Amino acid sequence: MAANLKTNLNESQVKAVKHHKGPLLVLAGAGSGKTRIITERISHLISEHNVRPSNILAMTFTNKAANEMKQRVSNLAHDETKNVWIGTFHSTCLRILKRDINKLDGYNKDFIIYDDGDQIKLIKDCMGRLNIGDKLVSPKSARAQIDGAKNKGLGPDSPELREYDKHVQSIYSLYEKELRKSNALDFGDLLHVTVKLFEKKPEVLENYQNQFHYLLVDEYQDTNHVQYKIVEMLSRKHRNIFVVGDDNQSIYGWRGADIKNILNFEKDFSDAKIIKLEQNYRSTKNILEAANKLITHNKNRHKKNLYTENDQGDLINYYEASDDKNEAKHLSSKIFNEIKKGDYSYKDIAIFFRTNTQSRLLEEELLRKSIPYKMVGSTEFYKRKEIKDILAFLKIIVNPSDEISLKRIINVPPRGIGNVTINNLDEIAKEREVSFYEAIQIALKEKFLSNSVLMKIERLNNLLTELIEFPEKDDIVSLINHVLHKTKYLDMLEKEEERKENIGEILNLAVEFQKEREETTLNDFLDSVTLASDLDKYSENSDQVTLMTLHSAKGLEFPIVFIVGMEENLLPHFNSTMNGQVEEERRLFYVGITRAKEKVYLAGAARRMVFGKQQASIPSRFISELPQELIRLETPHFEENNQARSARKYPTKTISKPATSYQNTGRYKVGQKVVHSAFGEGLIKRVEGSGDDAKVTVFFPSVGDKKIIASYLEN
DNA sequence: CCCAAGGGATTGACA
DNA sequence: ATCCCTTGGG
Ligand SMILES: Nc1ncnc2c1ncn2[C@@H]1O[C@H](COP(=O)(O)OP(=O)(O)OP(=O)(O)O)[C@@H](O)[C@H]1O
Repeated sequence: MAANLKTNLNESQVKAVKHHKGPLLVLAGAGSGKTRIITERISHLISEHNVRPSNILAMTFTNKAANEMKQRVSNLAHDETKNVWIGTFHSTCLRILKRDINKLDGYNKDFIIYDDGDQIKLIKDCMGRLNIGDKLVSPKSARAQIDGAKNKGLGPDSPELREYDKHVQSIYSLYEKELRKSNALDFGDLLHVTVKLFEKKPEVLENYQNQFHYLLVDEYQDTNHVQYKIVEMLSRKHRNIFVVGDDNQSIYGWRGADIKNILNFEKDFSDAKIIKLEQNYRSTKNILEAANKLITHNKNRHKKNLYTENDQGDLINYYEASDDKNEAKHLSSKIFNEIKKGDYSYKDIAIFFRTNTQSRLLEEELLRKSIPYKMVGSTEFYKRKEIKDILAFLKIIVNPSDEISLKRIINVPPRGIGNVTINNLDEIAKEREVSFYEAIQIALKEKFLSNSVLMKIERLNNLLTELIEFPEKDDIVSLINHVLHKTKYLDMLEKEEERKENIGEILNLAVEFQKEREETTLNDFLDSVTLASDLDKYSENSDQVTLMTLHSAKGLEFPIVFIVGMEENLLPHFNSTMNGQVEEERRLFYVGITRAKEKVYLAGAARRMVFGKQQASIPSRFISELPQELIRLETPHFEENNQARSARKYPTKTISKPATSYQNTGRYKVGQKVVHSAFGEGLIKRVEGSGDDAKVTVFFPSVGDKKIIASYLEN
């Protein structure tokens, strides 16, 4: 079977698949078969070179792509493929750490993973303790800088850190200490600590070097420094490092991805071979031509040929709706038409958007029209309060030192413990240098605090003990039921049916999780939940429309692709229009278009709800960068009450300035460039009032956001 | 010392 | 529209 498929590969593809030893880079455009080569090569190594599956490690970025790769490999090759290590960088590192982190001082393999929400909470805690107000450093910015440091392999004590803001330095220090105390790792740690482990314990590294004779990395253009480091270290011994990528599809700059990794591959791995692929097998001529034209607008780019022998295909459809609701309506009616014609089913259709919030309206519309859909790659579900609460209880059961989780549920359901008590307990913890959980025990034993407070704490402590001592913790379903029962959580929800359904959903997930594996541990369940690695698996083969962000769309393909929100300040996103990040936005759009095999529908809205307010918007500059003769512009049949639309044209190249009319408040508009004598050039984010007295919030690259009286601005 | 209500800020993407 | 934090009443 595998041989059969291989005959379909073109010459260069065969060369790549048959490549046996030494470093190799496949640098090629969208849809040229890079991912296919990875899977074929894995199968080839196993069947032709008798490589043991467990000697192969393949890594990608998103869960969806990793699951897809697993699927494709197991379709190609024999039963053993289960033992090939295929996963995201994060899940691979997690697996390594679960095995070996104990060898590193100060770490323990029962650690739990903090997601971004937990991270922010902890950072706020630390800032409170350090008396750093959130006007000095915003918690989000602190997090971004800490993540950035970890991505570069810098710990809180690294000398390079002196470059950082001194507040951020001290936050990082304390944050790190608190993570250790809670026996928790954040996402960045999964990678960063793995490198640390490899550096400090060469014997561990050697172990894995011996295991992984062959390394394959998909989407290599999006590796950041730590990820590069991991790849480089693991491949040092056998040097069989096989990476594929496309610099035009680099979309993770904000996560520290460094395009130089792929461009310097030849330098980093001496005697590396490079193979280029130029034929696209995925898309129609029109789609490919549109994408090719679009990407020429990026200055920073390596020229690539990409052609296809596929049919000419349809034009690119573009629809300008009067507002976001009508955009959604348009989309559902197009979906309806495509299905009605009978050539496609729901699973052939995908809808992409730039920001997660856009999905809500789309979902409502699809629900209304009874179009089956699934959200992919969204962690929204796990961010819900009721879910986080239940998970917090579970995390405490695994790991009572988990301070963030404990503080989360300390008064859930309400038991009369508030901030003051929490602060008092914090004090005890600090003085005795113990965990927050132990501070509770101490307070009880030594009768600190007032009697009424002690009684409440005691009740909490008894509850926790009952949970922790539950005999069958690894039977996750019973454990969750036990938690629900003991905490009376559902009573608290009363009539909140949606929340109750969500609790039912987490129980379902636990059931599925257990059904799928012979042995389960609570901790594995929690990890899988935090990494969201299982989230999309269960609905994989059902006939549903797929909804996802442009970022999660990378590496996938669909016969029909919808991209919505084609507006300035949304795509390209507002925050990107400052510092040369527009090219990354363009690549993001490029990724979106090139997912399509046969049809592309683009849509945008003239008005859209932002922050609960209607805002006007103009079409994305990217629309005007497509070959206009390939666009079929569709306008609304029946016009609603919209003055905005009639006056609008989509921009041509002569209107190349960034969008200005986002929100109209006299002289100053959101999105407008302004100059301040002290802070330099900036971009207006918000306007309150009008005229020279208006207060405007301006983002300056030099100092961040500032609120300023408008008359102090020159424009 | 807790809690509900109200005001202000906020929403970029992934693991 | 929603989250989060502050505030004043209980
Ligand atoms: N030689 C070939 N003949 C026919 N179809 C092919 C050939 N090679 C690849 N394909 C098909 O082309 C499509 C794109 O392949 P694949 O997903 O591997 O591309 P890719 O280079 O990884 O794309 P991207 O970088 O855009 O994610 C797939 O449907 C694949 O099966």
